Amino acid sequence: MKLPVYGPRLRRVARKHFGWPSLRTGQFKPMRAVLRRRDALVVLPTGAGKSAIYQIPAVLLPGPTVVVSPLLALQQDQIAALNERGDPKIRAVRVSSAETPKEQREAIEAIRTGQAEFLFITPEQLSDPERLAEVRALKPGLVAVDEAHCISAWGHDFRPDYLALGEMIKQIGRPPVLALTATASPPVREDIIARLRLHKPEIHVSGLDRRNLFLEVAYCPDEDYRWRRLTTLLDEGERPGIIYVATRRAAEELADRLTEAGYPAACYHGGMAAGLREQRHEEFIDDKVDIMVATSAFGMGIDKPNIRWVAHMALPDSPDSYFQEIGRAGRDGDPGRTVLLWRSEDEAIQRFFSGGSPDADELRDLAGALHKGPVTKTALQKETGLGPRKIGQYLGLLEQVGAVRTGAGNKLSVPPRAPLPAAAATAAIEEYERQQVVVRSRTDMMRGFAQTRQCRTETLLAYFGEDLKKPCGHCDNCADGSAQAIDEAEAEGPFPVHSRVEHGEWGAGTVMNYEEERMTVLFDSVGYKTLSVPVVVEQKLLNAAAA
DNA sequence: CGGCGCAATGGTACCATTGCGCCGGTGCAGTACT
Repeated sequence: MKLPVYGPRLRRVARKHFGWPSLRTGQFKPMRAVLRRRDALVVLPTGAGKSAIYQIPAVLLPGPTVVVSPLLALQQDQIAALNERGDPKIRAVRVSSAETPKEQREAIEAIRTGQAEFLFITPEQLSDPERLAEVRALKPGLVAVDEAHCISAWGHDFRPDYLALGEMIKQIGRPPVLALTATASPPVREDIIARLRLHKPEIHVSGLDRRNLFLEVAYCPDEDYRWRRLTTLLDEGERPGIIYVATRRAAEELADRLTEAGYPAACYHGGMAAGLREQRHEEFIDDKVDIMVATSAFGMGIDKPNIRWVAHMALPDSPDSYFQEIGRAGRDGDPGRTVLLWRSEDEAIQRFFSGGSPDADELRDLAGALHKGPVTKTALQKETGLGPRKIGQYLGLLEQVGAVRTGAGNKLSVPPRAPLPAAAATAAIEEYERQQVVVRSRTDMMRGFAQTRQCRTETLLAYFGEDLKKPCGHCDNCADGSAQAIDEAEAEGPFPVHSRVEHGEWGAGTVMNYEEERMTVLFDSVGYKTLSVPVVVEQKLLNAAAA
């Protein structure tokens, strides 16, 4: 049988319905996977045309396309872009808390009657069985999960409905699923595939080496030094740029201090009023604010081509977050600078954010309270006296061990065959500890990146499972020669990069990188570990395993 | 886990040190109000 030729059809749709003259590298292969009705996971930097990967095939496939996207503001922009052309074949609608019930009915109706193609929705909406049934009745032909790393980053505690997405997709008839993200290391990819229950997905990764970005890291022994390094950057650098900080208060204080020192800056964080956030966002996009001091809230949905630098005044929680944040610089292809100004004290806040150890008694009481019948999260909070953050963490864990599920109207209940409260609490704590080991390993890798004398890009890409083979030439360590020296001194390691190895305690893993006397191995169950090569060799800590 | 602000302590009359408690990101949706 002759394989169908998709290229011309895809290009025709791109031209006719979207007005795009051509397709970019990295777009075509995943589009073809979608047309063949294969599941796919696509890792492609923002600005490289990720949305087109589901939008163009959607026009060719029968049935509407459900787009699961995490932020309402982001959905708004994407919907506006689709509807701008006034083409009914690519019209988009959405159902969310921002629409009235009447508007929600109209949106569903527009999809049902073929007057719209794209239904934008959040996982929280789909967690309501009535909503789920409505979507199932639409017989979607494709599900696109945008910003799919949220499953891994937020699902475990912050937005637990993300974890149930795989089940929800099954419930709406299991059309092919396309997961899209700008950054995902192997553990995050695994998590996405497992949680979404992707079936033999095609994995397409491209554009990780951003050659126009100059990567720079400076260790700062104290705050004064950090401030001086920042102002030096501001004096040298063009505008606009983003400064990432760890806390809301730091965002406000640093913006004030910079403004007073003659560097007019604005701040942005999740605690600000929605209207103000929107305003600041627009001012930045329109070049009216050219220094933005922000927490990680400022990120997804910022598709601004001319950001000239991204500075970090704190160590991010993982290379995944870091890569996503620096990736916002230089999207236009012109040079961009990324400067990580870190202190070892920065790690404390990440440890705090990663969540305290759950309390067995509290977990058991919560699991018990659920047995009294379907309740809302707010009601549970009142009954147990637990804070909103703790309850989110606990419910996430209990959901993962099958002790709670979300039903109609977002009410929580106990599924059939659920473990008893005491057993659920024990299982939840085990689950927490398992996850925590991996979370810590990612923070360790972030510090490893900050401390390396090897090429920065090589180190970062090794974390993502890419082997750059030689130093990048666009980072501080390459510029001062230390990367080159290490590269040349590098003896072949005892196990090839990307080969599978076995450790007595940590089980199976993949060799990611060698640096001087150390090697990094990504273990399937405990995450990243850095080992001393001489010790590994002498004590025979690792054995080669079948791939 | 560590920084910060405030209060208590200390030796000696106002200022420095110590100790303690508190705080810290990401957003959906529903509910209660205007």
